[in-house]
Amino acid sequence: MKTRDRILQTSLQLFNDYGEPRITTNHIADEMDISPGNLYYHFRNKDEIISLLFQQFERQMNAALQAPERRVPNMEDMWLYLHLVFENIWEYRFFYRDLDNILSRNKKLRTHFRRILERKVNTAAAICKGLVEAGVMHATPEEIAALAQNIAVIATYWLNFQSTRASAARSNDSDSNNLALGVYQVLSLVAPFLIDEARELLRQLSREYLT
Amino acid sequence: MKTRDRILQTSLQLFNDYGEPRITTNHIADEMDISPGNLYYHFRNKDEIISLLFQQFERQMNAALQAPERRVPNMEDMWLYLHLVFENIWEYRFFYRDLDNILSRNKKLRTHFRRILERKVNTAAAICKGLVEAGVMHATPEEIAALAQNIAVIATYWLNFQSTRASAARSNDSDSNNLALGVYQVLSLVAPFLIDEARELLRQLSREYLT
DNA sequence: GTCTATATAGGGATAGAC
DNA sequence: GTCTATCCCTATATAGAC
Repeated sequence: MKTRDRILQTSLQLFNDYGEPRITTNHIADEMDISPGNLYYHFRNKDEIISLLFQQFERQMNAALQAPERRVPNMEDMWLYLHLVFENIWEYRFFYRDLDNILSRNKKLRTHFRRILERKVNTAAAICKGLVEAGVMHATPEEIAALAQNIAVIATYWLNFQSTRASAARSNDSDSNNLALGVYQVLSLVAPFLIDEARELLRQLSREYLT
Repeated sequence: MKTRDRILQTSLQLFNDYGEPRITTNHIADEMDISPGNLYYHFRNKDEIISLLFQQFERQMNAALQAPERRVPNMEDMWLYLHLVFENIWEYRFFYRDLDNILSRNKKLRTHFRRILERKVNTAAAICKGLVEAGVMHATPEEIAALAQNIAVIATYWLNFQSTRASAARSNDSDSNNLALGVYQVLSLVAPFLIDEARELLRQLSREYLT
């Protein structure tokens, strides 16, 4: 594996584990057993590392958000789809942990991240509209507008909320369950607008996927 | 006004405007036209300033969260009550902007903030339960559990979400409206579980308070 | 590509005079 | 209570040898 890629990989792991602000370029070099000078041969500065990681994240997130835009999804589609979104956030969670801080240092990142948020809201609204038209959901346009925003907020901050709320140290065990919990929380936003059969389906899914 | 209080006041303002990580003790002293040494006469370190500000915040927030625990509130009670919570968060928003970062440096703060989150969830659940018993709301215990958590997430992160999402610089104008918007978003979580009259009341309130 | 050595800058914090 | 001067430390980043 090329040094450049190892730097990215190591940075991502350290950022996720300890938070981006606390991890210096020296820490990254130390962890890899290379010299700080070597790191700066591969990257102009720390910001370039972060930007590269963001590009990876953005690519994956766009792919994830694209999937359901074609057809009206059923409940299980939505569950799996949301899980993909949460997995993505989890993989690059350092970003969400210090969102304001990181975005305030890089205008391009700010713009791109904003675009992702917009897309989240719009995708959520589009899906809801599709469900209404398919007769699976009952909601006014105003209700859908508010709902779509709430979906985006929960999908964006759920993992933050959980890690702040959790008292124990971040155990690997609770992680995967937290993702499923996030999916459940988002779908429980939608549930009250659904017809009975769809609601029953959701109940089954949560029994199946939630440990 | 005593220097000590001016330090707290100035710190709060600078933290809110630029983010706590970017504001050094020197910045604070500069802004006040006092020397860094003087600042350190009044506070052992930056962390002590933050802790004091947190105490102020915690006191106000506890007062705000206490109010509705006595009796079942009507819709307008809830609107005003939520607005108080949002005002509080807004006043100490620097805290929410770099939550993980700040809490990771101070164990006591972490504990206390966690307590506030717990209380938010519990208060929300208690209110919902009261509404169900009063016959204004229809929801199962499982629905209430999920709903209470979603309420807490939106109430905690809505302002973050809005400021990240907004493209323009933080204008003073949009602020107060954002608070009302947050209240609306939270109440729109509850709305689908309410009986028709209560829902209609909410619609009226949002027309009244939302510009 | 990688290393060692080092420059530069800034933040946190203290000592001691006034 | 307040100031000036200063120390220590750490982080980013570069220069130049190998």
